[in-house]
Amino acid sequence: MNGGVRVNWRVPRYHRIAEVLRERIHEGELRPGARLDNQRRLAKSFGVTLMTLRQALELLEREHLISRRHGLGTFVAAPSIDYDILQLRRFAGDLQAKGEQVTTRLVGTKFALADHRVSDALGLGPGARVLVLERLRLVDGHPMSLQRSFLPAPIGEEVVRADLARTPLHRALEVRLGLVVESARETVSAVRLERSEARDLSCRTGAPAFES
Amino acid sequence: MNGGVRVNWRVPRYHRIAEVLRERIHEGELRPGARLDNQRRLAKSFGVTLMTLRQALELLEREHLISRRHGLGTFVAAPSIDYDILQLRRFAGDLQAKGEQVTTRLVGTKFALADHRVSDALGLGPGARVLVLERLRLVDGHPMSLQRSFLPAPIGEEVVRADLARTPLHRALEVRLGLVVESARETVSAVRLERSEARDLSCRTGAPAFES
DNA sequence: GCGCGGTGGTGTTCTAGAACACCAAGGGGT
DNA sequence: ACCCCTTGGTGTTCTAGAACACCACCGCGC
Repeated sequence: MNGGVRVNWRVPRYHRIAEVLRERIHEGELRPGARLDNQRRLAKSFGVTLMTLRQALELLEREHLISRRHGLGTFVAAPSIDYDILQLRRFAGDLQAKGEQVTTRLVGTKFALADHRVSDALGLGPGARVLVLERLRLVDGHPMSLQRSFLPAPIGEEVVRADLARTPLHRALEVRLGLVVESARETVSAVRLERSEARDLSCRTGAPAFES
Repeated sequence: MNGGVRVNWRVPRYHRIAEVLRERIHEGELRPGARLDNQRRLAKSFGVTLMTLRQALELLEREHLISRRHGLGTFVAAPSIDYDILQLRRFAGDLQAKGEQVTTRLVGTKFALADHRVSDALGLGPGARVLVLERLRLVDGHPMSLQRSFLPAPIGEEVVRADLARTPLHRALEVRLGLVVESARETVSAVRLERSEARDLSCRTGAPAFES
């Protein structure tokens, strides 16, 4: 019975819950770094199931508003400045939801020397080699923005290799069984996985990456 | 009863299901535009619940591999070239799931004149004005890539305006300040600011000490 | 003092349904 | 001929738990 009260007011319940939490965060009632209440308790306080509450939290996490940590709790995310810019993604997501086709096209990759601004930002020495990725963002087939990403050369090579291994119509089976995985582990883990054991990456390894 | 079969093979069930479907798509068994089987039937064929299957589909949808349409079905997404590049997102997601902090920091925004490569890609006339966004991608506090986005000026203005309008009140000042400072080109201020904030909160905000 | 293992609290995965919402298409009524 | 509106198929939201995995911390034994 789904809760005697038919609350079905056009918007899914978990959306509304997310909205309330968003509100609390924006209002300052929940400050950055603060830990939210227990998931179970929250669920009860909203009068929903754990699953439903979790869906709400998922929304918020996708917006980078909160961060859930297994065994620790759910925290209000850092107030980082880029926060507003991340909204851009949400914007894109909204478009997509509206039926607009948001696509990305890779228009070029090359290795080049980093200019000082790039090498500064990445903490590299002057004149370091970087991989430059250029991607074109299209909305409904209409170019919207051009994105240029700079990755340190060692990492860039790793990325390229991983991509090339996957691009041919070859069997992804090998990939899955770990050939690529192994090679990725040694080079990359040095950079990034100092703390967490690399052995746990058995399913998919991470080439170091970014999202966008 | 959690399924008489030992479920716990290190990787969540829905991850493995997603992997299988990914495989099928990559292999060409499921071609772009094709409709997947019924969710309920798929669930049954994998021997899981609808909810579990849906979690798998959710992963795939977030990777833009499939597209679900209410009342219609689930379809394999377009075959675009950037496909392999989008894989990067998947890696990023996994990293994040593994506890690595993937963060983004806005290090600069300014209006500038497009060079010919940019204006070509965006289909603008020569010397058009564009908004340049610079974002730094960090994995576990470690700079991983620098991303530079170019948006046509009219769109850029809209984005900036929307962001300012949406920014929480008590942050608005700092952000705006950051943007202004940006146009005078200084990335360090932004960095310092977040660092001090992090210390203020005495919590790990994903912005560890950082030279720049 | 130092480490190791238990313990309690927290997020995560999963089950087995039930009810709802959305869409295309076909059948009747006008 | 045209339009409504019912029907069947599909994705979506939600329930009420149970079992699991992860982490910090505390106390016991050495």
